[in-house]
Amino acid sequence: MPDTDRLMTIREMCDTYEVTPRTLRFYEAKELLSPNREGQKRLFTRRDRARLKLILRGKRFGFSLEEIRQLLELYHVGDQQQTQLARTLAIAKERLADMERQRNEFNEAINDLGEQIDWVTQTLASTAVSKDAAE
Amino acid sequence: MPDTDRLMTIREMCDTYEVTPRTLRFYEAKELLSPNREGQKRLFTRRDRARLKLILRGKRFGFSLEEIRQLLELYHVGDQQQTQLARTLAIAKERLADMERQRNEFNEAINDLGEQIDWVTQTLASTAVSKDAAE
DNA sequence: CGTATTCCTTACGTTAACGTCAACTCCCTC
DNA sequence: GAGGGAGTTGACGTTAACGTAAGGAATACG
Repeated sequence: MPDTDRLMTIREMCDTYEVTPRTLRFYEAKELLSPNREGQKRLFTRRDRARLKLILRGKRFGFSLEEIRQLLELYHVGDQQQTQLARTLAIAKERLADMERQRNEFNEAINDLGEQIDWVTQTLASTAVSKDAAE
Repeated sequence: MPDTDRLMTIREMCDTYEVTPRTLRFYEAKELLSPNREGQKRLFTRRDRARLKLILRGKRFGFSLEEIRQLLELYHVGDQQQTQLARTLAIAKERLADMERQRNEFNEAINDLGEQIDWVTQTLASTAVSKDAAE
């Protein structure tokens, strides 16, 4: 059995991905994850791990869990109906366009901030000099 | 008096920037804005407008209002002390590094999503064909 | 003068995304 | 068989960023 097919306990998951048990149970409640059960214990599959990675990445970009849930459907195609799939696809395309727009704004902001930092650095340097001169 | 120096009422602000009065009062309470008063009414200055724009942009990038408040200090240099200014500058540089890291991840995510969309589009097209053929 | 509009303050309500705590159930081991 | 961990299910608490509603002041209009 390849290592990637290992089932992980909640603790292993937490240590691996730096999340709390509460978080994983919360994601399950929100139907973002669906671990197996052994008795009442959760066992997380390869699929859960892949999804969790995407969830965490999505969060870093400021997506809500609900939005992420929609994106996850893209990675879970197989049993879906055509129309539903097409809808999901449309959503993903919109999201992609959003992200591209956001990236552009982001680049602007990075440039702005960089310039501002340069400016302040200059100011700081020159006032330090004039202060020296005054003493 | 140049138009940029006009004082704006709360409603003008709301219409211009598509925010609610509550939001503007909230930002004032958090010391992100500091409009003048005429009696008890707020009058927003050019400076408030500039700051509001930055606040809104910061929000689009997922910054918290507290983080934004720190960045705003960069745009309000003049009466500050050197040490305080230097600290602010350090914060801004970290923030810039964060943003650059985030941009890289972001680009990856955009590529991933794009590929995924292509893939699904393909799948959708070919299953549609085979479905046609089966009928 | 009445009332309509715009604004104000105060204060409680709401949503997302968990944190925290109590009370249980297994399973292991000493 | 008493205790110790790891895991479970409620259920209430928390923070950020406002929404919303109640009640009052100031100005404008007919």
